[in-house]
Amino acid sequence: MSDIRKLAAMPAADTGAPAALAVGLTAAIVAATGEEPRVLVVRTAQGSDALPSGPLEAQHRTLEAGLRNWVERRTHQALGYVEQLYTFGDRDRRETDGEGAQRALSLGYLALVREARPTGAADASWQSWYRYFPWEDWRGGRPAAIAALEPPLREWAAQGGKLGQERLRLNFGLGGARWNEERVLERYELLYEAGLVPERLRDRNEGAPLPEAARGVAMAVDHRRVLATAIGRLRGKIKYRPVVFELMPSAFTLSELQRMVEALSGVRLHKQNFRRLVEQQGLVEETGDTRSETGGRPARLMRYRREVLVERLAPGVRLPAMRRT
Amino acid sequence: MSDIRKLAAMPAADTGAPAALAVGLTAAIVAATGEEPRVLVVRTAQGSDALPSGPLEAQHRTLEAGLRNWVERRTHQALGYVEQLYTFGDRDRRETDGEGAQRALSLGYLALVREARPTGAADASWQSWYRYFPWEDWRGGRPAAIAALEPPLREWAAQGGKLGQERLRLNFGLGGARWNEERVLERYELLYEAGLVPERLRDRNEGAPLPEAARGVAMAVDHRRVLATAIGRLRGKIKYRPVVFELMPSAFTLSELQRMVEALSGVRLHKQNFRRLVEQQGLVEETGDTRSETGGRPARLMRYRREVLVERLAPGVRLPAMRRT
DNA sequence: GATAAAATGCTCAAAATGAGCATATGAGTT
DNA sequence: AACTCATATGCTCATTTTGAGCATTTTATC
Repeated sequence: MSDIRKLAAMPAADTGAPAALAVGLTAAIVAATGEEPRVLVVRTAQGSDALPSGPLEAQHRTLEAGLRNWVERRTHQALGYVEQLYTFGDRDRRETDGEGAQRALSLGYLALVREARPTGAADASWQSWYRYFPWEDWRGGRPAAIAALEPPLREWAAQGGKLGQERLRLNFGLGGARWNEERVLERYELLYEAGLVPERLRDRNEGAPLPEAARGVAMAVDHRRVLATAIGRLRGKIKYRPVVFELMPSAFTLSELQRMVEALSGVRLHKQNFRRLVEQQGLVEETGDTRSETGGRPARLMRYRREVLVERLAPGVRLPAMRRT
Repeated sequence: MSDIRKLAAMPAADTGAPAALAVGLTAAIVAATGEEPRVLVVRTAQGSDALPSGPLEAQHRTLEAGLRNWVERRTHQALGYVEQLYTFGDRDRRETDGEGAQRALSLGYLALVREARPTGAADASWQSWYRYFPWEDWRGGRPAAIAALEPPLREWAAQGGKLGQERLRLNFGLGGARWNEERVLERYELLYEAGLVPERLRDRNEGAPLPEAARGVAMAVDHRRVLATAIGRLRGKIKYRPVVFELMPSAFTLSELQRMVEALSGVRLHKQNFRRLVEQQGLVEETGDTRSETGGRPARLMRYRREVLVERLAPGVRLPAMRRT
């Protein structure tokens, strides 16, 4: 019987009875206040930070509807934008290394809310996402975390030969390579492989050698991986879909918009070019008002032109080059 | 208790016992021979076309490893590239509209194989993906399927007001809007909403009004949706990751490479500009040989420069503008 | 009224892009 | 051997898009 024939013959070919698994949702709920992108974080019983997560409920027509309902029912936050990130199902996502560990699937979601309301609870809070990824914030120049991580990373890479070194160089912008703000997940995975994040050490019962300021705050299970995926996805998405506006108030100045984009992408942008792009793309229009509490010449207030969403299938805020100086 | 507190308090906050669901894999296994991108298709017991799919097995360390193993065990095809597409879990994916339908999750995967071996089986075969999406092939100019679909689409859009009409215009490149080859899924979803694909009619027990040449061949359950996702993802990916080479033989001419890209993206490209991009990006190098069976001046044979993968984190084949004429 | 701090306006060179003309080199034909 | 086809390959050119930075305007503050 041909190989392909076997394929055709397996139960696979029809839609009958797949395996039953434990399936959960994990949501990276993002807001931004002031200069910081924030993510909603809860405390686990074990005292570690975690993303809100829970079982998948069966009563909704679509997964996204289920996610929306699930979050909104509990937070009364209106989710502006929801996107499925990835389905994580690796065996090693268990907290303990127990052998008979049942495989659990986790559907990761990214959700954007316009304002980060005070939580009023000790066990749920909005945290800057750079708390978990200190090496991702280049707005103030090269982060100290990178400097701290560089030596152990290089040591690790040396064992990986030329390939490992190139991988390090390119992902972390070392040795002249330029920083690519979207490779958040790749960097986290590399750090994990290099044994430099607490999750890995935890998973192998080793001690943590690096200060938290360098390695970032750990999260339960694989939640930091989910968050890394969310950040990377969002950083990519703002360039070709107008999702930033889901995080902005209804009226804003161009500088505020720029600071939001900078906060999300973690890099500084060339101001005049940023404005040129945003304006010439017709993403925004003047409200007619100005805001004078800016410490300088008053800024025009803008609003998002909702029409563009359908008008041009939603182009995003293209980023001008990162400011070099 | 604050809303957020509730969120924190729910079982969700830890990783305990999520709901058990039926979970399956569905794979779009793509190869390309000659001028056609092909997908491996099996026949269901009911006689309809389907993608290979089966239950998720628990013994692998990662989902991707499981998928690779699963496919390779059955087809003995080496999967060059594997990518998780999306997790489909909508209620309406059931074939019959039965009420108590249990929710089934389906993890969609895209896999690329270098050659489409003859199947030798009547119930498994490599089919051009344009069989299922005749409106996606613009290589020979505007497809006849678009012309056939346009009147009923316009009729449908008229009921949706200005928004619906814009959506139609932009997704299908009507009225001067330019064709965007990546929006495969959006177009399929729109056709589904408009009731123009058999799946929708089947789901609502209605008859099919359009000829197959226009509406495309239907697939079981939501497999055409999975395939649409795969095509769209691949069409986007080849622009920024060198995945095309996973489908090419080890040595090829630039024209062959171009024809492959055109087959996948479904549009014709400007030849000289295509070469300029590929060459100046250093994606390929000459093998030194030439091939003279081209019917004209012999072409240099090229090979993919494997180094670029790590060297530059794998840029893709940027597409020059679609050929206008 | 000077000064500082932004916001806004404008210029310019370099790079990337979209099109198309011109030439080269084989196979098959006359 | 000259000629014709059919591609492959080389090169040019106008236009757009970027990346950078200088200059001017408009408030609040000293």
